[in-house]
Amino acid sequence: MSVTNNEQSILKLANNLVNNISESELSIYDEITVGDPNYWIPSRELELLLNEKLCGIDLGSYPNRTRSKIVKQLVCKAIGYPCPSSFKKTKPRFPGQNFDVATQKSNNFQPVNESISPSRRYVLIRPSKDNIIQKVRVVPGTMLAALDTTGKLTVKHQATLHINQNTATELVSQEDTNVLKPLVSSTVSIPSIVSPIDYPSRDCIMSIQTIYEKLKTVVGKSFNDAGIDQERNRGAQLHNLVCQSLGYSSYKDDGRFPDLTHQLLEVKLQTSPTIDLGLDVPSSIEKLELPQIDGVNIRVCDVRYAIFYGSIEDGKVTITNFYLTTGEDFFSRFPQTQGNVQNTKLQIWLKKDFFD
DNA sequence: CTAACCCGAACAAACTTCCG
DNA sequence: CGGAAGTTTGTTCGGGTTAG
Repeated sequence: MSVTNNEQSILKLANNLVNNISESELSIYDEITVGDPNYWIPSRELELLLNEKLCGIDLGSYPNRTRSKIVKQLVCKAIGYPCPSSFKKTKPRFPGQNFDVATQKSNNFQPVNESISPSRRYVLIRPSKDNIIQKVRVVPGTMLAALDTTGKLTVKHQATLHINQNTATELVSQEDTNVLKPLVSSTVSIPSIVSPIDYPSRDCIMSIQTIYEKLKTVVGKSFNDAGIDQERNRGAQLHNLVCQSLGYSSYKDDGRFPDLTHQLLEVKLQTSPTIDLGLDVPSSIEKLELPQIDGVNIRVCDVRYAIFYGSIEDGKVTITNFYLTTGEDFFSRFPQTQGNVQNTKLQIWLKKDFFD
């Protein structure tokens, strides 16, 4: 890649701005007027500067949130600001220069709990699969807003898992809900042709006690950690293990709720206390979009939730705890997160050639 | 068949409250 | 008042499904 003369002169100007900033007492939180000749870094200059200083850096293998912090520190350094010990939750994160930073291994850009601000700038950083920074783009909010064609917000709720150190397994609900109870059995065997994502049917639904007995055996088992930023794939491994333990001959997940539709069972892997719940609130009496069973509609609160807690050590996930509850009783054991209660995010698909 | 969509996966940083 | 403990928000990854 050759640097043109034009780019050279922009870079020179940009470096002057960086010098001005580092010689000032300014922090990233101090306001700068847009276009200020001494301190404001225009987008073109910002992009060139960040490409110049960040490309080639190995970000290492960290969880998303840690990597994000590392990148923000790198950005501070690159443009002459001191690194704060923590990055305040301001909007945007870099108020002085009016920009946000996102590192995107994938093309799915997801601002949480806020919409795209047209005048704000967005610094998007593309690392390679092995975490080497390849490219930095600085774009105005208007450009990202144009890519948001649907405005669809994804919703999630959360709860907290308090671990009781003394008990490895807990059956939170002694019985299924009144609606489900008549439909379950303690003597179910799964025909090899059925898939975990088939609709549930009469005589095929295990009682919550049966599920508890079968899934207890998962505690103590371990499997390979798919990678620090591979939560989805890691969860899938547990899901697979659960299917096996319940007697399914195949593993299948279509991303719908509940995971194991055929048993009205939702499975979660936790290695930290925050439980993410997606759109559905477990205690909700909303009907699931499933065929009725004996004329009965299954509701969200009838679904059974299997929560597994695991620890990660040298590349292996080991399951240490297991909890099983109905949706109805869920919040009695796992308190719902207060505050926003509901978090939303936009999901904006960057064009394939966005970073080219 | 491909691109777009969006659903869901789960963890750690940041913030708040509690306790000495 | 400072650190610990608890709570809440933010970060971003990947897969299945659907629209074109």
